[in-house]
Amino acid sequence: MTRVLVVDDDRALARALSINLKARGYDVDVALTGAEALASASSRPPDVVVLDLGLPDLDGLQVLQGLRGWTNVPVLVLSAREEQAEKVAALDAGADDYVTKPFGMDELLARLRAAVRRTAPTAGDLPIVVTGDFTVDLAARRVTRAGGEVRLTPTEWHLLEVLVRSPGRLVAQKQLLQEVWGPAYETESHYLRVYIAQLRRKLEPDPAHPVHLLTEPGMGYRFEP
Amino acid sequence: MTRVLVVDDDRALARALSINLKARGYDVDVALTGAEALASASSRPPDVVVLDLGLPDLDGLQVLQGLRGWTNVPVLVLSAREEQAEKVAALDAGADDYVTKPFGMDELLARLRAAVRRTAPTAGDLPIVVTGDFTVDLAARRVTRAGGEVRLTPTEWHLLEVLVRSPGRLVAQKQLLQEVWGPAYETESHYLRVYIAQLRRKLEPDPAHPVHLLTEPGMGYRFEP
DNA sequence: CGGGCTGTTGACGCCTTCTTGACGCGGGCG
DNA sequence: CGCCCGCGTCAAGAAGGCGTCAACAGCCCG
Repeated sequence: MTRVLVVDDDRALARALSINLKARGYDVDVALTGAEALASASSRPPDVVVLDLGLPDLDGLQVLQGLRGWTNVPVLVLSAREEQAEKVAALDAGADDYVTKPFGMDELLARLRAAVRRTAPTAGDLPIVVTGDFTVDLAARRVTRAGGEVRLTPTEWHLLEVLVRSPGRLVAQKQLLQEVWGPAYETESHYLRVYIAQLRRKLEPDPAHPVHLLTEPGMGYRFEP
Repeated sequence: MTRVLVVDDDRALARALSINLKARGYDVDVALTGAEALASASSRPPDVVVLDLGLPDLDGLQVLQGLRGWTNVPVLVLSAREEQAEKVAALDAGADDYVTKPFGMDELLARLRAAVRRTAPTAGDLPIVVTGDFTVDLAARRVTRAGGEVRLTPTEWHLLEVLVRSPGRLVAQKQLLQEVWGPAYETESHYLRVYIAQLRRKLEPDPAHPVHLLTEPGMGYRFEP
């Protein structure tokens, strides 16, 4: 879930924002002062910050600098002031967007989505799955075994990928066939036997007695790390 | 140098933007129509796009979608319309910022700097890639091998660049074709075979047995340092 | 105007991959 | 005890991907 840190001393506004964000499935932290904001951000790092520049203790820009010292989390600045110089200062201090009050909630949410979306590619890297006998790197599409690299055909890779994405979980034959070959092949369970056998030959230490690619007779297959 | 693509049918505004940007050291391309914009973006990929929604031929959002089909370049949208729904639509279609006309030049430039700054970490952290047989200097657009310089055609360079930017990672055929030739060439895998062969001839010690530009049959290609 | 470079397209042989069929094994069930 | 179904294995044909060579058109440059 995406975590938003709302920094605003106007309790009514903070509350309104919080309610709107939570209703849309965000996880929300609220800070009423700059100091609180910095503390909250370091103890529970947010995915995006909504920062009002008019705070009672610190200047909003100081909060921004405090954040930028250690994180690149996107910061969306709120302010009642419209002067260009103000906006330029905030943006050049590291803000990702600048919205003047009063603002429309829909627009703010859209800008927030845009800010979160931009950081998505860096945050969403795929894991590397390791077993005692081989390693699957989902992002690089590479499988290594005992130091060497294992060559997989497209179908073999696709099948392995589906299994590895649900480690320890049983994946039904229907589901495997649908995801790898398409909905029309739901019943061609023979394909599975052939390709599972090939994967075992390439990955299992003893293909006749698999320990990672297990058969659940009548149901499907399970990848065990 | 940072390249900006300005898309606006208002010649006066486009000129004003262009002058201001050039004065600040940007490299500027101007497109007066949507079609022109898409063509320019694919032939000379910009680092950031300033896109006016009111174009004579295509809807601005269509241009945005056309870009988003194959690139994540930041897009700053200009519009005379202030309605929230308009802003939300543009932002959710992939725009990174939305500025309503009339706007202050200083603010626009600050927002542009912010947009460019965000993508900086991904673009500018891999200047030189070295392998046992050749060296690729991404910043200088230069490839050297055994002391001498290797001459690459624009297409060869573009292809090599995409591969080298993901060292060790498999890059799918679709992705290569989209990034080098454009979204319309998704299926022309023959191009890949021809150009990969040319790169191997110029860069690999033994083109028949490549060690750096590897084929993953049915899936794509992989650059191995 | 001519020549070279670049990108595009076609033909062809080789090889991998996919698909399909046949067969043996083993466990559950009548 | 025998039968049947699901599973694993092997093998062979078909299809399509890949690498290579070569020809052609457009373009810039001299």
